[in-house]
Amino acid sequence: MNQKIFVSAKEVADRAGVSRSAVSRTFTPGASVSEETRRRVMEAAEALGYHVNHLARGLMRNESGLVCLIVSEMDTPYRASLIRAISRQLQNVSKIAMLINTDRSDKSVDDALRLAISYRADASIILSGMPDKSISDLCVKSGQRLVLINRDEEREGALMINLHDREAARRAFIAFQRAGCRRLAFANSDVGTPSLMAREEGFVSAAQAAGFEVAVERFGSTRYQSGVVLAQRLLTREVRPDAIFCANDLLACGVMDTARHQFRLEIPNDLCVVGFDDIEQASWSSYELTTFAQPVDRIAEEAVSWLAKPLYDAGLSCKLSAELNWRGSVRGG
Amino acid sequence: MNQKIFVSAKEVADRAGVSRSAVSRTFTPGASVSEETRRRVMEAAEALGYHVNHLARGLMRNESGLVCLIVSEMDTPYRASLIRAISRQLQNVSKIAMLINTDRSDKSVDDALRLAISYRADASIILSGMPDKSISDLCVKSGQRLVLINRDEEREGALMINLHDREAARRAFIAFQRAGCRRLAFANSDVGTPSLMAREEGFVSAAQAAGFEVAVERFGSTRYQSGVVLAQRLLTREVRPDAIFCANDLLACGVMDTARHQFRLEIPNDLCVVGFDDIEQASWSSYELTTFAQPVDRIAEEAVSWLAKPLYDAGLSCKLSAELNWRGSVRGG
DNA sequence: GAAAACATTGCACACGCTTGCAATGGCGTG
DNA sequence: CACGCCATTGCAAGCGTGTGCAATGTTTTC
Repeated sequence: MNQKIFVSAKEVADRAGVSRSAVSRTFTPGASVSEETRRRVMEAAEALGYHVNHLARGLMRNESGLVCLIVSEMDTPYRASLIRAISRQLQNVSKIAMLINTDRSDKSVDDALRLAISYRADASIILSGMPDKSISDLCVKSGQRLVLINRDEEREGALMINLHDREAARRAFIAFQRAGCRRLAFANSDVGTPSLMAREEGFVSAAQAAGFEVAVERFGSTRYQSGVVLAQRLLTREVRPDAIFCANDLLACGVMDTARHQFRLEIPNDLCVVGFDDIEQASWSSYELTTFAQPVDRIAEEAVSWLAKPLYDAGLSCKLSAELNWRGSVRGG
Repeated sequence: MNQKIFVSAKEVADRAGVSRSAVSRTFTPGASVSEETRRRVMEAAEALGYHVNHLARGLMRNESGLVCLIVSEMDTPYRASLIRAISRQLQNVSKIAMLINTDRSDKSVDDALRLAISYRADASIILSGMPDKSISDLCVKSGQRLVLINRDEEREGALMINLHDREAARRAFIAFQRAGCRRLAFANSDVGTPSLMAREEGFVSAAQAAGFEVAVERFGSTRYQSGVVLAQRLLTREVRPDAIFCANDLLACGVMDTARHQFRLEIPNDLCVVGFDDIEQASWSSYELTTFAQPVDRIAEEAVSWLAKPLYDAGLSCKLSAELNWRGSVRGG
């Protein structure tokens, strides 16, 4: 398309009066170059504005330095902070994040993965959706790393990072119990992601084990507006809940706002709420939401450090726990 | 590092019984291939899991398809939604976003731009900070496109997308005036980004032109916590403001929460608030924030479509206006 | 002082792709 | 049948690197 004219190693070599190899070696850590040549090369490079062509280098080294981040709804607070954490970690190890937007369809995840292959990405990190087995197998077979975050379903050779969702959900129940809540509810989206379902099941089963019923409602996406609808449904039930565990914080915000402004309930007096993710808004004084913190930095660290390690025989599974952040949305913290 | 073994065009060619060129042409739109060969090539490619190597293609075509997004604090709602909009638009034209995190330092922006050059990115889009002139000149001279969003300072050959900040600020003043507010204030961060300063100056000068003084306070970043501090400072002044225009929505959220919960003020009765950006939280019922909407989709469209156009002689300047979204935080909408 | 070890350097090939060029063969026209 | 046109195809050069190998010059060792 538009002519690009970048300066190449040859030009630098000519100007510095050395061979092209010398230039290449100057920019290759650990290669053998005399102090004198290096100086002259650097000088010429500086003057000409030379930068090693990472495309060509990637071609030779068979290592592009690119890592593909596959994610939907990336403007959501939790996703955004995870993306940030990961891309930072990647930069620390001199890799760089390629961002691919998907919609919820698994087809679009497949396409994203194909793109990752085309760019010979060193790895792909999947935050949303689930690729077809055939295509993810191709990735692994080709030597591309695969990381699945909160994706539960298994993929051979991939690193799976998950949280102890059920365990957290059980603790949510305990929190409600200590607060003296008796009419429990769970607010979920209806997208049915494994981790969301695990939270639901964990909560319900913990409650049932203690002899409590749970009013479960599922609707829409995991965004604020769905929380509004969920609150309307739950709070107009014959037995009005006095405790709602929300599948994530955005839902919780919608639930809290609706409970307060539409149903005139006081939190935590009339209603206790617990969320999941610990997005920034959870700490805002309008919410003071008690919630489980996703260890985003830890997740990012775990993912990126695995990329540097030599590949073990098979895929790894990494289970992290979510810490409960006590705030004002539950009585008696 | 780890051996990657991707299948190459040669292997596909061998299997299909054609030349390497035929394979290449099959995957090059508009190239001359017979229906029969194309079929055979596609069949072989499918069977082997072949994907064109974009690194090599980029090397030949001198067009990588990569576009570098340079941004700090990308977990912030406005930034996140802008990144999403841009990366989507890019995908529409078969380009792909590389994400680079910077801190506030201009040095880190320089490094990011160097990286963009190394990867022979087709373009760089800068959302935060400002690169050194020498390095941005190198980009332009090398034929790499440069887009500056809300960056005011000029760079030759770059596309600059800005909002009519002063104009918007003037309208904020008018809104307050119509609401009968008399003690005006402006809450700003102290990072001093041109667009933020333009909002401040526009507001102050519009007010002064009508005979009003404005209490200006600057502190910290553009995040919620700074809004908290700003509210504390402004609302403890001898003349307590009855209207605060905030440089962005996050500040506004902090201001509103603090006004309500710490100072027991009612919004909009005791205090009117206007923000900027129209992040999702602005529409949440805890805030109902009247705010200027950044036309993120429009910005993304403008930026990406410019990348497709042939390069005109010089840099372009694109000024968009921010629409005022009336909600409940100002009396008498 | 001779031999051996070592550091440095250039050559040339490889990486996987695109594309200009020429060769091939099929086809319609006169 | 001769001719020219056209679609298709393969050859080979080139994109900007990294790196093994051999050659060169320098230092160390005995």
